[in-house]
Amino acid sequence: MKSHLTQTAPVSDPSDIALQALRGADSRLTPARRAVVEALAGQEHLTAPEVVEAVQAQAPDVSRASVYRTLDLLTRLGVCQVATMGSSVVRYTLTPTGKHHHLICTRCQRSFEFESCGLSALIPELEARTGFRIHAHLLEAFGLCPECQSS
Amino acid sequence: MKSHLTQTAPVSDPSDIALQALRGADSRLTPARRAVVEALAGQEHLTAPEVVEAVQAQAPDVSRASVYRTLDLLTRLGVCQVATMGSSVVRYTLTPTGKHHHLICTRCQRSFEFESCGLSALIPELEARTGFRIHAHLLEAFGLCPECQSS
DNA sequence: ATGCATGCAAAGAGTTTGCAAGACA
DNA sequence: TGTCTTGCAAACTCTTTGCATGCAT
Repeated sequence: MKSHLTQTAPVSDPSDIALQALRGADSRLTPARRAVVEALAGQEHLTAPEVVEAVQAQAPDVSRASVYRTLDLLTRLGVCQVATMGSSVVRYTLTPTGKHHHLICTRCQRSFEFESCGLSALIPELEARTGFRIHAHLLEAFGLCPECQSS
Repeated sequence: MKSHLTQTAPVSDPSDIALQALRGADSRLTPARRAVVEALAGQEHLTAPEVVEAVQAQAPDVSRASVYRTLDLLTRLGVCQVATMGSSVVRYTLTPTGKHHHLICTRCQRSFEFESCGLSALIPELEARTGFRIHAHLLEAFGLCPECQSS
């Protein structure tokens, strides 16, 4: 899933961006933080406990507390986004572009991602109307998938 | 904030719709459930513990477990939506229209709601492209509010 | 060298569950 | 009446915290 790119990861690699963000002022790039980023890069939509598990599978010495602290940090830095996909469970995903789009079937619970749907075109208008400067968004659409519509 | 409408609640009242949904097949309208709906109608974006508190302030005999069970039910029925507004905390809101739009300042953390931004026009295109039949959506936009842009 | 970050382990929250009793339709 | 729901309370799981130590810059 991670692709067959060269070893020199492209600048657009989600984890690269996340790692860069962690090098900022008042923030240090540590092994624990690197492990969390790697876990998130390996799989999207992980819950916090799932990240803990994934991290400790690779680096058993990283504590749960550090995972939680890092997830918070990444989210504050804007390189990681939180989404629930309609359930009450929070899931984390690296979002280098700041965009995140889900389509969730409310019957079979399967979820899909899709690329921007023209929403970008609406952002400027929203900025003009509200005075906000928008740099990220999450769109979750709920409905019935083709298969569930049949039955 | 709740507006100056007549006392005869309009059919579009969020809590009316929620109560109707609870009358469906395999579902009963009980005092506990009614209390949860009233709590949600009284205030948007409540966390589960906040709903518990609000419910028990009015109906001390309703158990925490029933609140959790009802929040789950309302969410499954589609009359209540979950949103995190960028944090890792899940919040519940009655959403009779199935639409939910947030604008969150990533600096001061204040959040605002806004009416549909033309997104509805994009839904048909998304349905055509994916085969889904979409009946609800959540859009959360993150950025800097006018005041935080200044400083 | 100097803060920032970590691990530990315990405390604190939040959520779920099984079951007998009760209530809605 | 037959189910669906409830309250209780315990069990669980998830998160947070304080503090001494270690480490990135």
